[in-house]
Amino acid sequence: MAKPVIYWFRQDLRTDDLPGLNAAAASGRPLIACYIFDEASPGDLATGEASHWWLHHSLAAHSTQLDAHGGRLLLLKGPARSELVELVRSVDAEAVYCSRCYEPWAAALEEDLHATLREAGVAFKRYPGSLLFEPEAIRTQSDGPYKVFTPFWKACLQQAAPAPAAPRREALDFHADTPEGLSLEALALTPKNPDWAAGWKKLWTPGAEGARSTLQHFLKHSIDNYARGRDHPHLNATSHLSPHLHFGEISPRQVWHAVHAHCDGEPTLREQRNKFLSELGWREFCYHLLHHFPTLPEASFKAQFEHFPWLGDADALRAWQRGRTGYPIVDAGMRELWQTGYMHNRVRMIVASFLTKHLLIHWQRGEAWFRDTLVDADLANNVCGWQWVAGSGADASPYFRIFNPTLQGKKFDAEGDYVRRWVPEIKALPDKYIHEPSAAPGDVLEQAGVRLGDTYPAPIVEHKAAREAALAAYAAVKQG
DNA sequence: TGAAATGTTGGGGCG
DNA sequence: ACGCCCCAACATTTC
Repeated sequence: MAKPVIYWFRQDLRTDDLPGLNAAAASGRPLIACYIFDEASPGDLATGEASHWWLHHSLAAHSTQLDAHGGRLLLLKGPARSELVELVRSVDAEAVYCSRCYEPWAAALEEDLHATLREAGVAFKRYPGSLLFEPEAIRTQSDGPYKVFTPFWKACLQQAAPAPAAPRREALDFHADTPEGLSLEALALTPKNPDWAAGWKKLWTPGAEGARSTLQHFLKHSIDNYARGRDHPHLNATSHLSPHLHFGEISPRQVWHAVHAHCDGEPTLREQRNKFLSELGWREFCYHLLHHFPTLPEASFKAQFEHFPWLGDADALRAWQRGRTGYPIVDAGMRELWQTGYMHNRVRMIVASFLTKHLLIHWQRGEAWFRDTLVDADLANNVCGWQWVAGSGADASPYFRIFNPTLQGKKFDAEGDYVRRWVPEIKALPDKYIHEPSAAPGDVLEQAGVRLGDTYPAPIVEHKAAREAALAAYAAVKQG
């Protein structure tokens, strides 16, 4: 009987447009499809429970999809290196195929497996599929990595357009003698006692089919006003593709081509299309940066920020995490995150600016919280985004750009719809004060049933003083 | 993919 | 009529 080959699913839980899977199928060998739930290898950079909830349902959907192809998904749990080596031995595999990952720990794991398996005479084959452009393909004229987004994305767009998504393979030949492995339940990815994610299945549909319908919904309803709408959180005009992209349920290449197919030939959609594709570009930029600068999760990209005088106020961090800062737009965002595993992008910038600049808390505390609570928790995007906001990153927001949370609320949530949804205890306040309860006259507060410091927190910091303290801290660092 | 401070201009009230 | 002041409104600079 022919030796099997293993396809090791990682952050690529789909069967369409998957070069590695196509290559494995083309080998002519019977296929064993496996997924290894590995909390050990990422070390301190592991994703949290919200992301695990998504993974559970994505794996369920993926299993179903593989069933439809006549196969099944072997589930394992443990350090990927030892689990994979043991699997190769036990089934006498000829080769292991996978899609490349870009987290520093994952890249190191690939190197290790390549060497370890070669010694055993087993090929370890790694394919692209999760990015539009491989990091090695985008270099500056002096052959270095780009550190500024605009020239980076320009260089990407000058490359040959990403190849059309590979057609779905109709037939996958699965190995008859696949080990039993673990049940999905045995991975214990979903919360119990309490099941805080009980309502999430109404919000999200993990899996390739959900990814496809999310994309179609976005193209049908939101892309025509994306450039402006994306900044107004109550409009929900963003794509909501981030978790689907993170888990590889849809490839950026599939998204790229679907967006072009929808928009090209309609001149009025050109600006919207380019704006959205540039957001895919930011994802590329973050992945490439993390590849070229693997210390990005631990260290500031700009060295002088290593000496920044961060504060460690545990009470302030707690108030931020739980949405009790007294700034409605910040609290609304943090509660949306806690309750749904997601936060609108505009609001992510506002809450991140607030943590790092108003509270002077290290961006890593915020990054860790997002990584634990977001269903789309993605190391590259998360670390890159936090360093960008903090001012310590590549092509970062300048240090003096400090969002005024009240003004941001008034500008992007003018009617207060977003705030009222997530901070219901102040919803009776008139629009004029919905982003600034502390400025409301006593009788207005009373009539709205708001008692500051009781039913809703008074601001934990005063904006003007916090802004000046942040500028002073940054000035001290700047002088080095 | 900011906000605040500072500078400039021009209309209108007023003595 | 004229100069003066005030202060929006807008532009520029600074953080």
